[in-house]
Amino acid sequence: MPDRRSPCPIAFALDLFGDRWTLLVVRDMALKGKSHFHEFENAGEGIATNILADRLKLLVEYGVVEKARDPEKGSRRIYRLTEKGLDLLPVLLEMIVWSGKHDPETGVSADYLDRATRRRQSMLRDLRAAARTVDER
Amino acid sequence: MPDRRSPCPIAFALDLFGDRWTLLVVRDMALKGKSHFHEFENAGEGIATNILADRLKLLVEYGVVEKARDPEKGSRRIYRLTEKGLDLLPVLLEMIVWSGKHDPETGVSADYLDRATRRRQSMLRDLRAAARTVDER
DNA sequence: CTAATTCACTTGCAATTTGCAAGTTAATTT
DNA sequence: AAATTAACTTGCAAATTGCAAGTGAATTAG
Repeated sequence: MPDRRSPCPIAFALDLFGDRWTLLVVRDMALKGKSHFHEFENAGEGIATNILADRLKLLVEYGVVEKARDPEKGSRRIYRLTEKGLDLLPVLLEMIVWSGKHDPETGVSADYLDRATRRRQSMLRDLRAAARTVDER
Repeated sequence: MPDRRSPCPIAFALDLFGDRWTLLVVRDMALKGKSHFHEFENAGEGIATNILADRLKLLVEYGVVEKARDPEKGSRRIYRLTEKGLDLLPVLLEMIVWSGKHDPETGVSADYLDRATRRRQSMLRDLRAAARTVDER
């Protein structure tokens, strides 16, 4: 881990995910049921493989993600969020709410936004449960 | 504004504040009552002045911050959050909660964390009200 | 059992961004 | 008029990013 800049919790968070890519990988795991390298690679934003490999390594070092051999296919690795990683769901959700409100072209339905603000706790519970069950979404 | 990478709301948010400094400046305005260049400069993390100037300019371009001449001292400028900027408070709060829970050395009291999770709405209301009143904190 | 393929990376290098230190400029105070 | 304050700007070295191509371990195909 790089050295921390200050005792500030926001600075601590940014030391991990204060860049353009890290949270997109977390998003793919937390919200899109993705778990393999090539899935993150083809997520849509076009991350370079060297950057992706680097971010996955950092996420593992920080204890946000764990890496394992895929039991169904040994040439594959599986990446999944730890509890610490799942705890980032509220951060992701608030980012979605913010963009949903302020970005005219963002892909968030009014329904989703409504639920995220008015029934936040239940939504977070559901998202967490869904994220634990890695499947197609 | 740089071109957006995808219609994803998280990617949109990261296009603005996906770096190590932007949210620290927002933090200073939203949570610490700061409004002048030199205050951000001396915030503790040691941001370089060229980076600070650049981020302030971007924040203004994005409509998150507005810049004005300081009526009390014309050589100063005042930076303050717009409504769009104040709407980042929930994101900041969730980052604080995450670090407070997972960073053993973070400077967040158990009391603060407790309030942030159990009485979130009221805390956000208070933070917003406080952030509108720019004063010493 | 050998050859092709899949998948997860690594490497080399150019381009962009960051960070440091030293200006510069405009407004105020002395 | 000269010194000071405050907000930047500039030049350059160092670090990070991004692109394209390559490597190596495991799996499947023939």
